[in-house]
Amino acid sequence: MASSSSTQPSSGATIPAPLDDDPKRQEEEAETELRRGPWTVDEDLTLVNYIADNGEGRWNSLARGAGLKRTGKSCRLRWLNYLRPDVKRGNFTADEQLLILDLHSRWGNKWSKIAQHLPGRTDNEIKNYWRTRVQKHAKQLNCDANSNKFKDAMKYLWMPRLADHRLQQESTTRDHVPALSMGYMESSGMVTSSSDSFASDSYDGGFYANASIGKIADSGDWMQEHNQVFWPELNQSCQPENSELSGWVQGFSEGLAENFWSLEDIWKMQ
DNA sequence: AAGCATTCCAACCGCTAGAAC
DNA sequence: AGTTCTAGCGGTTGGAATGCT
Repeated sequence: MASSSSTQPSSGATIPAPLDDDPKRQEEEAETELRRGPWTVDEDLTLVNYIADNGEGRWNSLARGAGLKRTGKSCRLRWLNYLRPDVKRGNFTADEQLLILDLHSRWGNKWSKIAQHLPGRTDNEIKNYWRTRVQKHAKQLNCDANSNKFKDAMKYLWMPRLADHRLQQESTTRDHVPALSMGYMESSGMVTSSSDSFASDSYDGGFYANASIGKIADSGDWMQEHNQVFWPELNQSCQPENSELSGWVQGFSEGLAENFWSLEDIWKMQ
């Protein structure tokens, strides 16, 4: 496609142009002037100021209008992933980590879709988190992050422990604020409330709304409800039915104990 | 202190869908 | 209806920062 090639560095032999006013040559010359790589403070300021005055969108013309020697694509990315005032920076909170695990188990690598439920977080950031943290652990376990084996590990071990740990922390630090921050649920329209939250493709946050209603003080109930809503196939117990998996999960737990996938590692990111 | 390895993340690339012409 | 342009998505990479020996 034309758009994607616009940022390509010129490679191979240069094509001699017979005429100076050859549009193709002019385009190539313009491309060679384009800057790539890290943005400078000046460029950031220019972009921010231009958007403040003119709004965002029409990125190619915006780049030209602002006098930036960048592609529109590059400007868009810089704005969305870094310069936007509502971009949240810093480590993911426990709530966010849980939500990412939850949503990824449901939607897979639909980063932008997942990002829609984490206000202030970008798809790029979530993708990076998944690749650097989650996939790393999958690798340590000698399995693929998208495999059922790994998903089971998340289901039976990581998520329950993460949730439990968070609840314990909350109970010691605060009275009892419902788990997943109501702020983001409200801002994303997630606090709605029916129980069958994941029946459809569009995630309404029902699980979290449920979790936060009254029962949060009891992590056992919370987890049970969590599993019923999220993985109904688990029935009442949070144990794998299949013996092979059971053995593997046992090994996984031992691995946890041996510290090769330490909760502290997960939590120290906060 | 120096060199090497690993981690993390900003930025890039290729591709696609949909809008505009 | 066909072509071009634009925005957006997911995958990948380069290099700075950090940790380790």
